[in-house]
Amino acid sequence: MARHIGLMIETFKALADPNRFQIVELLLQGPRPVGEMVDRLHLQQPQVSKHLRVLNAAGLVAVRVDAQRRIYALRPEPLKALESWVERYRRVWEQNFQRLDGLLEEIKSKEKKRGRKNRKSLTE
Amino acid sequence: MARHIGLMIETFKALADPNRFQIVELLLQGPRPVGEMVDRLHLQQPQVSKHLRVLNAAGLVAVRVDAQRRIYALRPEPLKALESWVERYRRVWEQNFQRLDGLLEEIKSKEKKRGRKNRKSLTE
DNA sequence: CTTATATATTCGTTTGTAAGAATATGCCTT
DNA sequence: AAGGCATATTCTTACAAACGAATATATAAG
Repeated sequence: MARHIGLMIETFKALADPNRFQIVELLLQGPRPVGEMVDRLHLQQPQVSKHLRVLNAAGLVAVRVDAQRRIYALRPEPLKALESWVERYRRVWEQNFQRLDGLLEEIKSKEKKRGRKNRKSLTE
Repeated sequence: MARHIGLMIETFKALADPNRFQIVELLLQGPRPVGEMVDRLHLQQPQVSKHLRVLNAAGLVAVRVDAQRRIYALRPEPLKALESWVERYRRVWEQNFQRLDGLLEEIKSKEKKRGRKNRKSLTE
């Protein structure tokens, strides 16, 4: 389970940068060579290459060589994983599982179990 | 549309840190006071508070005050937004929209269409 | 009113990461 | 072979972010 987490973190880190996010959004429209990303986004070529390296390391893009050019395309796996992960959180809003009101009692009983002092009732 | 991006970035940044990710995963099991997170995760209290501040700023958690304690719970909105965002990428793997093979011709024709020499047009 | 408890905040230090400039690599053309 | 084009890499510098230690705040308990 810990490796799975590591991959999620890497995906989040890759997407947490505005420029990389832009690149991914652009690639959603289809595969692109580097030069075209340089033209469309307001970035310089070395930065685009460096960001692409990060995205590639995170498994978010794939490259295909065409002579001097490299065509980059999105890879589905990390996005699928991201979707699966967020799916687990559906119940946060589908059940009212996270309601703060009325859940304090449960917490208090747990706390007693951990050998703390008692506390007065908190219905406000 | 640009604000939307900013919020996504903030969400990604918040989740890109391993400790914050752990906190969110823990909160998936239900609301928790800070002290319990300190106990469960291998973190010190100030760091947990600081991470919670970031998560709160990103809208990922809500607080409820109970005497000296603060009960934190997940908020669904950013997760919903994340789900919506990744939904747009379904076609990346449902259609074979991103197939690298056989797409080079399209790209080549595009490039010919725009005989380009200069590659420096930034903010003026 | 004094002390204990729970959490937040500040400060200084360190680590990580992004940008810019310059340069290197690789392939194509002539 | 030479020159040009597309992309990658290196180096330095700047800045953001995380941590640990210490301290502050607020509430409760005695």
